[in-house]
Amino acid sequence: MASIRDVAKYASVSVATVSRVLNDKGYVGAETRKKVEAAIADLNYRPNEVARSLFKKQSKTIGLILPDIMNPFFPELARAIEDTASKLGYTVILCNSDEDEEKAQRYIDVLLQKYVDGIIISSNTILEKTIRELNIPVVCIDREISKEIPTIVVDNKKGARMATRFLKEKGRRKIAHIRGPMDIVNANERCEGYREVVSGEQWFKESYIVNGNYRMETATEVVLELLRQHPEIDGIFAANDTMAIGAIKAAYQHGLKVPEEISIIGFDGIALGKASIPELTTIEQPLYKLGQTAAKVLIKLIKGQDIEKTFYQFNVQLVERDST
Amino acid sequence: MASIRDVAKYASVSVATVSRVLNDKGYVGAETRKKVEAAIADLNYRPNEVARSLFKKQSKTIGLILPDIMNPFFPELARAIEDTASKLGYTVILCNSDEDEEKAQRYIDVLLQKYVDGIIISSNTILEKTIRELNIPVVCIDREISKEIPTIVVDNKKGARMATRFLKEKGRRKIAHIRGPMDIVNANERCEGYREVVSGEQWFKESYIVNGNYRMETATEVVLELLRQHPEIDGIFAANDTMAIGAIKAAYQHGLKVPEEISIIGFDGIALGKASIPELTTIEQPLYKLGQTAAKVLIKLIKGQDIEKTFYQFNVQLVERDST
DNA sequence: TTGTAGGCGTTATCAC
DNA sequence: GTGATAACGCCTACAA
Repeated sequence: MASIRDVAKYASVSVATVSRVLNDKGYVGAETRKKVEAAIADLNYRPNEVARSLFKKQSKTIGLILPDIMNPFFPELARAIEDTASKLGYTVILCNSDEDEEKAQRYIDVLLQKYVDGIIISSNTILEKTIRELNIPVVCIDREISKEIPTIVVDNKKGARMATRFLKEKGRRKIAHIRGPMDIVNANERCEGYREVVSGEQWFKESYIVNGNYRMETATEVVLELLRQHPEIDGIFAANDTMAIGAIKAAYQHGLKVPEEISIIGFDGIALGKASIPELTTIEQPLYKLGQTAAKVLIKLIKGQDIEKTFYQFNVQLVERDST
Repeated sequence: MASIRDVAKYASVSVATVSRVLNDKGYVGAETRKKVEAAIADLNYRPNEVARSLFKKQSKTIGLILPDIMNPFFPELARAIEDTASKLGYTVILCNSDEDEEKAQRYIDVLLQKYVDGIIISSNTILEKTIRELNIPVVCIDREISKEIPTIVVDNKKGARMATRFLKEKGRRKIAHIRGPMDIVNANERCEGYREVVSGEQWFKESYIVNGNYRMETATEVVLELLRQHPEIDGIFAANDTMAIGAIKAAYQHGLKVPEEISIIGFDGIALGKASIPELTTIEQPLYKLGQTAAKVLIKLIKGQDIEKTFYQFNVQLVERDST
């Protein structure tokens, strides 16, 4: 690959001049500029980003730390982030933390060594302090760590309320909830939203809330047991779509028809919900928008621009399909 | 962040010495080594990868160009690649090409500028010539471009034969095929495999092969039409799982019970197949293994090591679930 | 308007 | 064994 020196020689100017036309900085005579541009074209020269990074101490690269790209919730986020970053001239490094703080920390170290300009992370294990000490912009997506750190999330509680109320409106009278992991903020918020709607009802029992881990298989088991214990249940609000599908399976296995005998609603709006039969009614998050915003906010921060706020909370939307 | 110079000063040695202990190269006295190591620890020094890259002309980074990470086929591949790369000390940059050659080319340019050490790509549009001119190792995954370029794929034709035969063994007598895009090698191979099994049958008609584009919605439409035209059909082999699920939907809409009245089998073995009801019978690819191999082979190539072969073809496996 | 030169943090080649 | 020092390719004072 040709270097700036080659271009300079070819155009019979100094490297400084080439650099100037490259970056559109400082004075360059019209004639000279033309010569240089011709040289660049002739030599098919592309500036070496690594050398640039070394000098500028930034790399036009951002790190994206997700629990696991195989979890169907994350690809759309990742896609939106990559799209947006790419449009703005940034490249994204993908990291899978498996919810493991140590692993996340290792990735962060590597990213720092590579001079990434910023990081987008979805994690509940990482600490605010750790992030602060990074000295580069960080934005959190989907999981909130602290109000101090720019965060992109959705109104989980409201969504949960919408889901639960919707089940009630559909005439369901004994509504259960499969909640997500205790250590994930959004799972708690969704559970809280459910509670707000049902706690006043006299039919409500604590045992209508069962623990899931956001995964399908576990949800199936847990719901099967729930239905055995409480055959009166006629509605389920699952804290995410994956578990909702697990719940549908359980309902079938229990011999219940969905939606005739039991209604099931999920949360997230992932593509999977359209693949199930019946298709899943859900509280849809604007996933692409979330990812896009995360990338935009992060890059603003990188460029030292002001951001309007530090907490971006998007609205969710009820999408009625065939499971309710 | 502390630099090698800071460490040198702190340990009262030269940067050369620090570099030596860092890289375990050249002679370093036991005493000196200890001093340096202490300094490194005290200053919490981590070598700057960018500077290293500049000097070495490699970045310990690989590029991963996929059509679209939102396509449920790719996350598992991406995950395997990232896992493996990470274990071997490499970082991966994610790129979504949308099957667009220009876009892929732009990504390649950027990756080159960033000195990536190699690229893993899944594409049918890119040309062998283009890849050759890159002068860095490239391996193809899932889509074969040329026998000259290291390629990781699966025995598509065999898998297709297995699928079709399986349907026959299940007593199905009128078996249709939804094929994938014409310009994708694996789609043609799968279609070919189907053909090999059915072409001898007297019931076989050309119109039993319909065109899909590997997407669910299109598959549903296409299968609906197919069933209208040919109500005798009692088995469908879809060229991928996503279309198979679309086919299941179509069958339901047409009033057919799966698997009682019609059997449906897919190809790929993606997680989606376990989310559908009934769960999908499929020809499973060892996706993780494929990704892992791609990463391993690429890194071997990067290190200048020999690879055993240039064409890695893995076996597929029939996974019987509830749709057949 | 253009060129010279120093430095970004490392590594590797020499001397010593 | 250890230490200067010249690259790697680029950018930006500062001179000219």
